[in-house]
Amino acid sequence: MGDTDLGLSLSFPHHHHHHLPTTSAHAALRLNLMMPPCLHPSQLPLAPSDPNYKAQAFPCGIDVNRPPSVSEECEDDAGVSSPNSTMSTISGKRSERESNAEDPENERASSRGAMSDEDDCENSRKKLRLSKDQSAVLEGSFREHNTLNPKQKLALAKQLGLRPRQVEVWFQNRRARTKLKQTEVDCEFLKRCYENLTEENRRLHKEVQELRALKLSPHFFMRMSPPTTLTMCPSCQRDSGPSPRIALGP
DNA sequence: CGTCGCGCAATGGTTACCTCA
DNA sequence: ACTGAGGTAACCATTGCGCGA
Repeated sequence: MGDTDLGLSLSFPHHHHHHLPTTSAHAALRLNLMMPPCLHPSQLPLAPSDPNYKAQAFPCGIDVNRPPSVSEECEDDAGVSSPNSTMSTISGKRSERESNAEDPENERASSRGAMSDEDDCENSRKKLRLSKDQSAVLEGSFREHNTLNPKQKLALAKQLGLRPRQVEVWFQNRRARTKLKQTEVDCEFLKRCYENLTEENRRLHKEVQELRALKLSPHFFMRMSPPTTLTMCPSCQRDSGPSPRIALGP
């Protein structure tokens, strides 16, 4: 069950780190593990652990210029407790609708007021836009820990006037966004790696050609100075030891 | 004033783990 | 000790609403 992600996380193996305390440190660790030794930090994209990361990742934030509300108040979240669960045994899983009636901020004189609540409940899900404040609080909480235990969920829900399920969904979606962003970062990183390697490959080929040409010259071996370029790894600047053999001759 | 595209809240399905009979 | 059922909590892909362009 180890959530080690030792490989490049691009692959995003579908290991579910269940019941693991996932933290932002976890994300940072993940990024660190990915980094090959020879890349300069300045080349690296912004890490999720970077304070600026989120701002960068979600520049627009959640745009709510008006207080959201939800007019539907069908069945209450009888369960506060189990968002996801149980429904597998009950028909239609969680068909419960999240009503925000208890949230004063969410009592918008609904623009969609034309429809009756009954209609709402029956066949359409209503969507609310979280207010800026709500988003900010959730964001702050997410920054501290990107998963919630039931207690925290309840507390946050109460604080924000949302349903626990809504808080949970927000965190789920937020994690998905983070992951997507991380994938983009990983892609960018790999792209750069590829470019660097391509460039290095090109350079080495050129060098091989030059050496071949030199070899053909009569006094090559006598005049040859130490082939520093062959003993140093160009990218990481360390001795490459017995370098991979480059066949100079036929 | 439509409509189109995008962001994101919400849904449904799946899986892993835990508890208990 | 083993096993199967039920519950819980995480993940994912997808849906569809809200809203700005």
